[in-house]
Amino acid sequence: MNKRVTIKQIAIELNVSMMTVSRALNDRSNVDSRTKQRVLETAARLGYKPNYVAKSLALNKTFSIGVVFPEISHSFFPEVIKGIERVASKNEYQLILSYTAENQSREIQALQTLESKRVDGILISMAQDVDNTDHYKVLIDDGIPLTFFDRCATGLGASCVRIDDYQSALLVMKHLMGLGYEKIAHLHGPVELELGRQRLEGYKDAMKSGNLSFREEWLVESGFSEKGGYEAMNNILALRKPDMPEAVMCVNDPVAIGAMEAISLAGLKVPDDIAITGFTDDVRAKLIRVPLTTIEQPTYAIGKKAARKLLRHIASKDEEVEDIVLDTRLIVRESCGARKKSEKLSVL
Amino acid sequence: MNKRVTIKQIAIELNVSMMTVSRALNDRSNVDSRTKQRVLETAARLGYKPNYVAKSLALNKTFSIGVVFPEISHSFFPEVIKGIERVASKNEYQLILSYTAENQSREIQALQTLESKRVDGILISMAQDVDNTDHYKVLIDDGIPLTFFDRCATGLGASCVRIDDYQSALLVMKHLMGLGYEKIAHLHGPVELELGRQRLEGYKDAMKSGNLSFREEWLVESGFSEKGGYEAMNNILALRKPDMPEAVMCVNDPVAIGAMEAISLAGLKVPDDIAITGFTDDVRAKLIRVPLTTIEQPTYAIGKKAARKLLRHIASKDEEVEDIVLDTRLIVRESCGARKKSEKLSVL
DNA sequence: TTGTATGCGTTATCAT
DNA sequence: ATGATAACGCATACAA
Repeated sequence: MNKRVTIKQIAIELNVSMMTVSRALNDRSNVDSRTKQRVLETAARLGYKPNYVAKSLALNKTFSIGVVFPEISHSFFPEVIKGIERVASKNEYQLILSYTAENQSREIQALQTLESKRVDGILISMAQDVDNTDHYKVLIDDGIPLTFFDRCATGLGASCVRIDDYQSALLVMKHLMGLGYEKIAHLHGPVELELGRQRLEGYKDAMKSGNLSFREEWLVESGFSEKGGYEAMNNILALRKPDMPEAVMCVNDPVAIGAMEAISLAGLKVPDDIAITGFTDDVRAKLIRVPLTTIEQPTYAIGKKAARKLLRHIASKDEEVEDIVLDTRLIVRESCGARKKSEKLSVL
Repeated sequence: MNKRVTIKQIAIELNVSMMTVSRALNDRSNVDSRTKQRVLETAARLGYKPNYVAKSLALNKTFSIGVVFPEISHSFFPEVIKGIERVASKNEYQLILSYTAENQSREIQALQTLESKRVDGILISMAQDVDNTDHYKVLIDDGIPLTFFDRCATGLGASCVRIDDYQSALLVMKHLMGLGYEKIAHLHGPVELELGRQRLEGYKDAMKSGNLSFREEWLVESGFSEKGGYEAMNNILALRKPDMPEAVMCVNDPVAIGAMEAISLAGLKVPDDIAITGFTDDVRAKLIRVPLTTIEQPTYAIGKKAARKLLRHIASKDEEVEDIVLDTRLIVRESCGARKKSEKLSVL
């Protein structure tokens, strides 16, 4: 390994000052075009590679943004990250990824590290068990642009890109109620998260507005995983006949899939015995034996919008704080006894 | 935003030198335990956050590793990255992600940027259309530890973590031949990639060793996507009756899924009219209407092993270059007319 | 145990 | 158009 080529060496080689080399390399206007040429040639010949670490220190800017997310599920977050990456790379930003595994202490750790690495901004989707927001406040106080996506903390003065969880939940509930279901249960997400609360509120309000009688036993926390859905559903299935719901609205698709598994193992059928709905439109939703009625989210767009918003915050401290809400769509499949029988791709 | 706290300010505050502060902060032995205490307290009180950019410049080490990958498919790469992340974060390394979209020029760009950011090492899975390896050589010449995963370049003196594509292909072919199939086609990946070549060789050698007659028309390049598989399969389906294969070995699951779609649209049935095999065990493989016989790869383990190997290369320039080959397993489902009817999860 | 001088590679600022 | 100097924040090497 040869010792790394620096600006200094190019300067010596050409008998000019480091500043001239720096200017030429950065394509500044105040350099003689011939000297610029010579610098560029020499740099190429010597195999010069700019040192962004030094540059970052001098400029107090790293061209990195941190992305903090709780889960690498089968489809949602990778797709969001793809959107983020698209926007970031177009603007010559790099992504530093931090996975929190739904764990608050890992999230705190990740944010500290990102701050120390002096990222120019951070995109974050909250971990499931976050129970206070001090670690976000620290960043905001330190002037680090912070933008939430999907799972947002409110009241901190940070922008947020998300869907309308409340309205989407209403959408699901109206669909179920429209099909005549009255006894509807809800496997809900952690109420620590706004997202969990909103979907829960949508459920409750829909029940109320439909004048449907409601029981506490129909509300079970499931988390966001298949396992959580499976276990929560077993609680529901343990109810005795008149208490048994006819339909279950699940907080997301993995939970719905876990719930369907529990139902199946109990010897019951979806949708004949119990109808099920999801949320997210996981890749698997249309493929499982009884395709899942669910809410489709503009995943890729969430990533792109969040990244764009963050970049604007980075570019200007005066960028307006915004709560960006993207549209969702109800996808009716067969898990509620809908009539629709096939999707576009016949094999799937 | 308050101005950032530095070591210098702590030093002034306590009337000691910067070095004393630095030593205390880094938990060196040669500091009086009381002064260390005072430093730590003051640092906490002032809200000191170490500046890793400056630290990196001084130490010539960034504690970052670059991860370059071609695709964010539904399951494979996210899962590998999860494994990488696990090992990296345990060792206090951060991940800088670069997505190449199967594109060589983006790959070259990504590697240059990572080198300029002075990552301590790079993990890479080659883009599909890479036709020369000069950009890897540059990195290696510059002494940047480089470890390939899944899609490796050979003969460069870089370590590689992968599966045995040749043997796995043989496994698939033996299965097909064992079921009595003789006219077997292969939708193959790009031959620029070792992975594509190996699976192709496995196919050819199996045909040869089984004394099966072989036709050029049974070899169609499909790339790695559903769309590629769909189009390639249509080429096969255009063949006239005696030339039509009875089975098709696909280079991966997305291609197999695309191929099944083409078959279905042609009014034919899998496996009755044509048997299909995949490779990778995509999340969808067990869920589609005719579950797919495929090769299961130890995805998460690939990520972990690759990360560990890279970390060792970073720790010691003398770390042995290794070709690490992980085991695979044939998963028999129904796409070849196997007898097995169900999987563990009944609902799926 | 603590301090001083110097360097890491780059750019801003102020000269010339 | 070009150059000299200082600064970014931290750590190494050596001295006291």
